[in-house]
Amino acid sequence: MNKDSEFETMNDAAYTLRAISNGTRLCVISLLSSNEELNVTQIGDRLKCEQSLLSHHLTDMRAKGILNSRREGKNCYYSLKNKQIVQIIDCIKSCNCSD
Amino acid sequence: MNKDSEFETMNDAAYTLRAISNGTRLCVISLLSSNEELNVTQIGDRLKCEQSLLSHHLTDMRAKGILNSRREGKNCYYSLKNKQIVQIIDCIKSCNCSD
DNA sequence: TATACATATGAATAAATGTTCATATATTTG
DNA sequence: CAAATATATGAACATTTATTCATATGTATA
Repeated sequence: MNKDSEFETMNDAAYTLRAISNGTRLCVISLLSSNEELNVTQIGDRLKCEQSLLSHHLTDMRAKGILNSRREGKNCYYSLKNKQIVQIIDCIKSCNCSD
Repeated sequence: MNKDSEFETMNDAAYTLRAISNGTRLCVISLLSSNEELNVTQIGDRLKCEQSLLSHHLTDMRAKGILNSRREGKNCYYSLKNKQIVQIIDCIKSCNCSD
């Protein structure tokens, strides 16, 4: 791999990282790692996150390939597209970088 | 752990993630994972990154606990504070979230 | 001590991200 | 079909992050 494609690889990785580098978003991922799927109201209740704000987060994470969504009647259920993503959280916690 | 401290934990993790969620910064981490330490000029040469911009990135990553630095004469050598951080890159790549 | 080299800093600006609010859309039910 | 519930959207604004440029600081050496 030459330097430019290395940079592109890292840029892609950074793009995905930015899509999850937010406290609320990490909480969503954590919730969805222990619940196969949850609807927006369920997530909002557990995270005490305002409806519109949460919807923006979910929509964006979906657009960026982090989440799947499925509508069932009035509700929209979100799930992790790739469960491995939750490892990032453990990884960054074990790094303890800001201590 | 209650919900608020869970959120704080995730917020801390997000803070560290934001500090590395940039193509150039991930390249720096990658470089420093295969080189115990490198000075600013060495990093700049390899990443084709402008001096001042790179210095800002390095200074900020240092301030946020990602990097160590050590001055030796005219040069300033940077190294990873915690080598585990490089695992984040493999992790996010293997998630392949944006595919 | 003057010059060159390596790195850092600060201010200005640009670009991306987060938040709020009002309102729209989709679905169910009376 | 009207009302209620769940979710999404868009615009406006605020905040954060990235970038550039000029210049400052620290160190070595002629």
